[in-house]
Amino acid sequence: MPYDPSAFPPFAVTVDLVVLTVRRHALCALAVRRGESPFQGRWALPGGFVRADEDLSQAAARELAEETGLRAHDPDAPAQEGGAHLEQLATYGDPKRDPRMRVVSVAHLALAPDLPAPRAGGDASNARWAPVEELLAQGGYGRDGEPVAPLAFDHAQILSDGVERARSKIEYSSLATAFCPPEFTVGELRRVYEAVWGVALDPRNFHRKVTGTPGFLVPTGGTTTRQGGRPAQLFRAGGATLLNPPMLRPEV
Amino acid sequence: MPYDPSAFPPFAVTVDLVVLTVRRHALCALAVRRGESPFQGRWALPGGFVRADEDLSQAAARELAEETGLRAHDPDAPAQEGGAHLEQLATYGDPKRDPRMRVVSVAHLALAPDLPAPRAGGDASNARWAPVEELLAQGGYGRDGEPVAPLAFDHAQILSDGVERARSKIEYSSLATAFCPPEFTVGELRRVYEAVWGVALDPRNFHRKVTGTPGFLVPTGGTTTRQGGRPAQLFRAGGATLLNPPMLRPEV
DNA sequence: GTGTTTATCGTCAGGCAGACGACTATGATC
DNA sequence: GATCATAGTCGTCTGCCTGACGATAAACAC
Repeated sequence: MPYDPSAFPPFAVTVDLVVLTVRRHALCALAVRRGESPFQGRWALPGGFVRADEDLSQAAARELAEETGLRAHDPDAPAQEGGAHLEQLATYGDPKRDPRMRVVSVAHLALAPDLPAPRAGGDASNARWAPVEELLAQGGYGRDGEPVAPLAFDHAQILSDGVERARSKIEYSSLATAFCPPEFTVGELRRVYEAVWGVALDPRNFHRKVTGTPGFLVPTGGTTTRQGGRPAQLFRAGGATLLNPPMLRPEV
Repeated sequence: MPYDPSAFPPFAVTVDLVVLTVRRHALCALAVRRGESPFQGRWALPGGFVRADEDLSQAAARELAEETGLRAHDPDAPAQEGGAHLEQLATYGDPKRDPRMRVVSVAHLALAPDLPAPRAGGDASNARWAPVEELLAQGGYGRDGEPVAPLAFDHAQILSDGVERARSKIEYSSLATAFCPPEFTVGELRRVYEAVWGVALDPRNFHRKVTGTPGFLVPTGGTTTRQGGRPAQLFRAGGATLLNPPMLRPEV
């Protein structure tokens, strides 16, 4: 049977990005304000159409660079300097998810260190880092008491899935280092875990665990007091990507 | 800016299925023979176009039913009788993955108990359960000594990703029961783990682990000797979906 | 009955995590 | 400069879980 273009319906394919970072002890996601209908004026995840000659991961990396200036790493490589971890998250294709047409969105998850203010096409008022708790508080109220409109399209679901992926993945991988600057202390890494999981961890047990896991952390020799208190050793991410045994998330 | 249909390139969207089962102590996948170009005569994963009014999970469930007669379960529900576990795996969209046109494939992973011979459009010679090891032996030789052509398209990659997902997911979830009939013994469940992981497990420690995990197994009261030896208790899958602590995969 | 197979219960030692005490080295404050 | 607050780092102890493996139980084949 020869190829028949009428045998399949045409779809638009987009990539949407869940870009997570840790700011001020809170897990935050990048949100952009929609300038056009539908959902005009509402907050949404950054994203865009996949181009005709582009792979999905290329499209995601391009969108990430356009929105944040970050370069993406290979998903299987350990976190390194000056870039973000980027991996495919899941694909969303409900026929009604976009009222204009049939759109299938391949969502990606990016993890980045704390960044300067975002730029969305150069217009800062149309992009921001917002605590995920706030973005997911459907119909609730933000930190400033203003009512918060839910995210556009099915982006609340996508963000929720991305956050859950990040929460579970830092358990058994060294991915939490993707939230840290190139050199970081054990305490800074612990605050990442605490922010992502929303729990408090025992500093002593955490220190024993991460320094005792071979290949997780490599001391650089330097120290810093940027967190106050006694000077802390600086580390880089080691070559290990999988933590065995995993970091245990406290119950409840 | 109004909606402009020319602003995005059209894609074909398909679902491809990695359907896994355990037969004769080996992890097997469903393969179908391609009847048309490209890759005519080669083995491939079952799949097809997503219809215009269909969600991705619906399309995957429809393809699964067409190929195997199985009904799909909700991915978050524990395994139950008469159906298969079905979940989204990943999406593959390399511009060159299909030489005819731009196709984005949303791969799904299905886990099923051992089934009767498959039916591919009623033609049994065009569908079979094959050990994944054999399907992934690129350019190697199958069990019968015949040379084996690699799977069509990027289906070897998709199958490989699906197998890895299954291998890791039975560690921390009760998903291994999806490979079992509605009632099964601890030994049968252990043989599932052994087939999927390709290792031997200690029957005594395995028994202690699975019977000691609350909500994993529920005794039905019956016994069976279908495996020979001393009669074994029969169990159903319990309500628990996550195993904590996980089942540990032996090193190396 | 004897041997084989599979299921099931027990024991023991080692490893790891949670709880928490103790000490150290900075900056901030009086 | 003494004191305090803040973080970081090292230890100890206890309990749980796992891996290794001995022992017993209940079926079937001969």
